[in-house]
Amino acid sequence: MRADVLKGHLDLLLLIIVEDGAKHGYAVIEELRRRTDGAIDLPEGTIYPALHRLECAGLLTSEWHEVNGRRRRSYSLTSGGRHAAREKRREWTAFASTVQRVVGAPAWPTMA
Amino acid sequence: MRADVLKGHLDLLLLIIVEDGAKHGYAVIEELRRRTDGAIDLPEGTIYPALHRLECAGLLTSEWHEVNGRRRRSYSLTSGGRHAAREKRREWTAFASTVQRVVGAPAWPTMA
DNA sequence: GCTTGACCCCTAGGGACTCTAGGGGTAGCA
DNA sequence: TGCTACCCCTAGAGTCCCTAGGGGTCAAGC
Repeated sequence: MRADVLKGHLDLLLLIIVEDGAKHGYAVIEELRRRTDGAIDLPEGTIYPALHRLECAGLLTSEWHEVNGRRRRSYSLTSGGRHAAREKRREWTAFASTVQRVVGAPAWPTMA
Repeated sequence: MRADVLKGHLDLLLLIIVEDGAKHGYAVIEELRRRTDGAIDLPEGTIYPALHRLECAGLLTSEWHEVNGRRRRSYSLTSGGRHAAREKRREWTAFASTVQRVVGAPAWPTMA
């Protein structure tokens, strides 16, 4: 899946992933890939700037750690980030059901 | 709903709307507003360039009509457009269920 | 010892898309 | 006459993501 289609929804995804526990950028990519069976496989050049953006916006904080001689920047949610995650989840639900209404597919995708 | 969040999905919406019968730009806006109870209310500056883009891409064709002294550019699907509509519908379904999986909301929003 | 691949961080530049903010016009009604 | 609904359009800006590079460490294989 091309991430173009994610436009405007990447923040939601990142907040959700980090909501489940602090993660560094590379781990976020892996977790996204894992949870979607590879359907969402974002390049680093997408993730890192996005994380920086969310930190600038005050939704994430970061801490540098040293693990096995490798430096990692670990991100976690701020309280504002927690709030934003809830808010964006709501927005997503509204958005998806609205589009679904227009598309008019029979009920919701029975993805078994 | 801000259309920012629509990024990448506007084409789907337009194709779907026109799929139900030829429409001019203004009518597309109204139909989108009607079908979503005002949730999707796009400015003309979004719709017209998008329709032109889809026409350039060969997915729509247009014809000028004169109705009550007002000129209208009426758009309808080409065969490529019909195919694209089906394709984009599929893409949307895949996208939405994938994001839904990450978001992990309880089942699908029971919008009755 | 060297290479390769996994792990880990980053930025610059470009392209695609939508919005804002204007431009134009006709018809009908107060 | 002025306002509103109807109807079309473009330029410029902003946002977001991608491509394509740049760093670096560590472990395993040759």
